[in-house]
Amino acid sequence: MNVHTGNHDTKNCESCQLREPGMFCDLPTTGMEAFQSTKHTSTYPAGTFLYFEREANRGIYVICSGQVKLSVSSSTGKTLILKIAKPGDVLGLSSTLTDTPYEATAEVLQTARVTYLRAEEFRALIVKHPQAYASVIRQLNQQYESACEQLRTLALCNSTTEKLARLLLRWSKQGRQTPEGTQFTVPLTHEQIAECVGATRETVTRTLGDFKRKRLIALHGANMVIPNRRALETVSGS
Amino acid sequence: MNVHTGNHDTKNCESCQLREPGMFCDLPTTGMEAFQSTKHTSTYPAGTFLYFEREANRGIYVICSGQVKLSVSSSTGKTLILKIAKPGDVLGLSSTLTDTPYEATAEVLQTARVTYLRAEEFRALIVKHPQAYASVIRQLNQQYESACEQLRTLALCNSTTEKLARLLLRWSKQGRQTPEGTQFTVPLTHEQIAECVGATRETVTRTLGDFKRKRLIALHGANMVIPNRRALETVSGS
DNA sequence: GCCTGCATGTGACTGTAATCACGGGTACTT
DNA sequence: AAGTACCCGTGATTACAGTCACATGCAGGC
Repeated sequence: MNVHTGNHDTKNCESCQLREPGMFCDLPTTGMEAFQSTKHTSTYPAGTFLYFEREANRGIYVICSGQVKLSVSSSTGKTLILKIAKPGDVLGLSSTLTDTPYEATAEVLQTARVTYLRAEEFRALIVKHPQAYASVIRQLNQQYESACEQLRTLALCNSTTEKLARLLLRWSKQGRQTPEGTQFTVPLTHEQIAECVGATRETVTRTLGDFKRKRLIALHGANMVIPNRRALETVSGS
Repeated sequence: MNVHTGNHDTKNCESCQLREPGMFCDLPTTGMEAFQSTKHTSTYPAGTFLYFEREANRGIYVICSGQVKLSVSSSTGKTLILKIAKPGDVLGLSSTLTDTPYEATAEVLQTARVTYLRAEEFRALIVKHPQAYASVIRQLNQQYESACEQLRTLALCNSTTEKLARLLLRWSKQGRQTPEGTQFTVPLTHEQIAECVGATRETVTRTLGDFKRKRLIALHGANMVIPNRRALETVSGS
């Protein structure tokens, strides 16, 4: 539970500026210069937190590299993972726009370079450079659609089997095609996968075991291969 | 399953223009005139549909009066109600911005006056009048936060009892205070309430019965009274 | 009146997944 | 090497809610 403030770094963060569909790429030169002069880029090691749920908003965080886990928790300790944020994702956007507390907790999973922009500076920037609105809307839209997809998985699937199959299919979309099938890496423990689909660690272990036995997936460490997407789609119920 | 196209009506729809926090209220006079000249306002009776999930996007719908149910369904017939849209809400915004199929199905619950704006006209309008961006962002934000709240209810609550208590508390926020407690109307059947919290009709009936027996709620027709919010918050687990 | 349709109430049974408990594996520390 | 801390795998038990079935109540239409 250590909050790491990160090492501030005024050097340019190339991947932040150029990543697509990233934030601020719609800015004209003058806007980009303003952005460059106000942002702070830092490196956060795994296990550190960018912010916590319900904490007062400070500003937005743009991920340059690494992975950040976004989750919400109940008072009883139950946790739901909303998203594994990747480079190009903007965190805290919604709460910064409305100046409300952070919706979720952001924990670094893999050492991450993150650009931070203070709330007032961010708001001033987009007011001054309305071209940035397009990026803001794009990001908000992505977040909304992602939330809808998770709602569908959680509420419309009848069994944990279906939910898990759906989740794997969703993840596999960012994977690469190989002769053996779609391949991608799952940087999460069974416990964390369970927190993505609203199940327990044990049922995830059992269900993944089932999938392996039925040759729906193959696992080599954190590397997962789906030999036949169609087969997995069938058990996912669509 | 009858799709009602509505009776087009070029008269002004006062509640559309003035409702807060509504769409287009940030428009300057010239923008408002453009909006007035391109929109179409119609009346849709209960049971008709504005659009269906996965249907190609046509444009946005702004609710002037009445109530519209937004839901998603699975191939197995299971349904999740995302929202009961009220006057001032904008439907189809996200998919119109990205020009993707409608995310949900919009069914009229109570006879509704609805303003429709074609996708191209809407996009042209906001490009020409960037002041409208503020409204768009406000609406998207509301939708995102609403989805997050529903995710929390579905995934973090342990029992249907907790989910239902949470739902009633959420609804009661738009209710009015009376000497007997917080009062509001529930225009949904048990079946539909079940579709809000991912449960079945029978468990909703039983759980509501429990709540009545424990004097956590009182029902007179569609009128619900929560005499003691604190008590209901306790069973909701927060 | 009666009939039909729909919402609600309730009982009995069943099944999926949560819970509890424990053993084995790997990695990193001292 | 011993010790600690996680992960992962798996069995036994339990319970919550889904499913099926049927009774009741209530509104509208004829």
